[in-house]
Amino acid sequence: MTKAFPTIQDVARVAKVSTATVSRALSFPERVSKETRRVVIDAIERTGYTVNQTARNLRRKQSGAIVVLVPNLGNPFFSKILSGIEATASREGLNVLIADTRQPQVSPRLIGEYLHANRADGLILLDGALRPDLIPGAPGKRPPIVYCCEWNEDNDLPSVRFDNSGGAALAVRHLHDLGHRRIGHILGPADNVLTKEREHGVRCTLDALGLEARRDWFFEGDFSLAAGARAAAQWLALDERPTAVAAANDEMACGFISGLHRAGVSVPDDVSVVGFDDIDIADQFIPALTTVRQPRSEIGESAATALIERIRGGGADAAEMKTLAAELIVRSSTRTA
Amino acid sequence: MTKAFPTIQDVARVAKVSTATVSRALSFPERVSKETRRVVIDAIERTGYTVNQTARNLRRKQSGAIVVLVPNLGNPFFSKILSGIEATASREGLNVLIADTRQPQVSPRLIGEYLHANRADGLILLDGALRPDLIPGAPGKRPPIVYCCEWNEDNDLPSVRFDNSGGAALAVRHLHDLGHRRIGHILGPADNVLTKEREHGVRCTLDALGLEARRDWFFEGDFSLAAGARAAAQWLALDERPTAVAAANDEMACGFISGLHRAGVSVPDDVSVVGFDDIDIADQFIPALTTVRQPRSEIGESAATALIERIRGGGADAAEMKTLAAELIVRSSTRTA
DNA sequence: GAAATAAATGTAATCGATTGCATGACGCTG
DNA sequence: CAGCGTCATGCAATCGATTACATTTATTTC
Repeated sequence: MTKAFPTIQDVARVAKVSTATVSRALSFPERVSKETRRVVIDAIERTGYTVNQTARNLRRKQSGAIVVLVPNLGNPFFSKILSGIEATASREGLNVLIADTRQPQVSPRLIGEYLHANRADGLILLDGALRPDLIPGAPGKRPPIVYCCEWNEDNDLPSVRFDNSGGAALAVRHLHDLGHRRIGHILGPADNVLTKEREHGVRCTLDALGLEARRDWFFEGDFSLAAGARAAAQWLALDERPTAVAAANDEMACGFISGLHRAGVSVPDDVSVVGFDDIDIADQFIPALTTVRQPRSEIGESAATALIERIRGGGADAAEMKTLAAELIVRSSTRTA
Repeated sequence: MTKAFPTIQDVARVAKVSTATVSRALSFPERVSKETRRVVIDAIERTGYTVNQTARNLRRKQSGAIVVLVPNLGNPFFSKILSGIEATASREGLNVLIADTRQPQVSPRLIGEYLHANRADGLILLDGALRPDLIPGAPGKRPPIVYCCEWNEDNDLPSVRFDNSGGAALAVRHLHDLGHRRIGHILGPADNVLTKEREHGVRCTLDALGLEARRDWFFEGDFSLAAGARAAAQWLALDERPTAVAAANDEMACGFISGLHRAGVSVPDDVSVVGFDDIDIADQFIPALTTVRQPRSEIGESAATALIERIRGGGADAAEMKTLAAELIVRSSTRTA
């Protein structure tokens, strides 16, 4: 019944101009006369025309989309970041394609395909374990890439990140200010850059404050609630216990508090706990969690902006790094020693 | 230095065949001779060729992508669903484009553009407030659309949903089984279909059990933690209080428990609370939340599968509805009256 | 008022893959 | 061995927009 979608030819016919003029009226309005512009716009409305992005992209040798590779889409930590990326990208007229890198079918080959210039104009990596510099293909023609939150120490691709060690320092200093002298730490997954940075921040600060970094007060974890609960079990088993614990993220802090609670240990009366991230629930957890806030939506925006700059600006893949400050949010999970 | 990406022409030249043959070797391997196939594959490897999706899509009049419209990307509830959609779509070789419908720049017009057949092959709506049937354009040529989780009562587009009223019934029956006879409910946002379904399930079950549905025991909410806290304040102000409350989602349940906790009221000792959704934190909340679990990853997969069927199967936009069962997870926020 | 310059528009090639149609090679049948 | 069907392959049109270049028209300058 209804015809296929109207094309630029249809608009040209209705407006009685050439397709070139229609195209220009859309892409460079100042290049056509006022009168023509009016006629064309009118014709577009009459026909209900919308540009065929595929054709445009083919001709312009671009894709109008950026790809975001996320290590685990199911993790709420990433959704806020994604939201920031999406907001910025769509404001700039770019589509956002997402792919979960932990899906088995996402091989290096597939990532290589995403890198194909006509598939995506740029790439944001939320997964520091990914090494695009190792992907074969024409490296000279690789579209811009920006790491966001995580990064990889083995290459110098641009990245936007939080001040993780600074945030960890804030947490430790806060505990110190409250009078705590025996401070522990729950670590993230071993191979993660964030884990390293946060641990580094904790250790340096302990050192700077002249406090001991005891081996058995550094609990292994993996950013999960369950890891926090395991850390609680370990804490309970200690002879000499730290009076305060800084967790490398909020989930583990919550799991830790939960685990202690079940054993009849109260936070903050018996132990102070500070988290990291300021996830939604932190505010409503019992007790409300003192934590290090990272502006997640902002970092997404920032990464998208950096990527778009590189896309529009052309070459200049100079390594560059932007660090966003973290902020300590004091709530009820910490108190004076 | 490095040339632009190799095209099908380059492969053809290296393999000493025509581009048509290369194309066929890729799309219909059985249509070329074994020998040619070998030569072509060899040439593809030597040149490092990958197909230009843009060109392919232009010719094939498809986009190779589906669009997911999410009401609020920052909401972790959606990320698991998205994850399921993404997994299925990428298994089928489709890209996933996301857009946040609550972003101001996402107008009906933009949604119309997504509907353009060459932009996306299909659409998954996580936002029931959206009415694609109202979008002008060629309705006959509209790509397939599937609602996921939410839906709109004013049209009969296919949808995949949870059994919300059934889940609510489970919650209420559970409370009844524990001996509770005074049962309240915290509602979601007023205009939401899920709110209605869940409330409906609660009311019907109360009715079936011969319990009273008291007006002042139905607290208004909006799915947020803060709304739960507000409900707590209202609960505290009541003369006659319900001994158990079913919340329309977990966030509100947590906010409610938190709010009560601050006022010195204990869950489950003083009130039993059951949530809805089984978000990650539910398990580690204090007390661990009894809730109605919805298989979120599954529903995403299911919606993606339904959409892909419609895309591949062609027309047949027959209204169809798939309902996934919910499951009650009993933890520690409920106990005998 | 003629020449030079600028502005507006049209013509047609192009982006890279797909595919309808044509062709040639081969084998089979009567 | 003429006639026909099958299979593999090539030629060239096509998808819909963009844009270099050409052409026409309007404006400025001396």
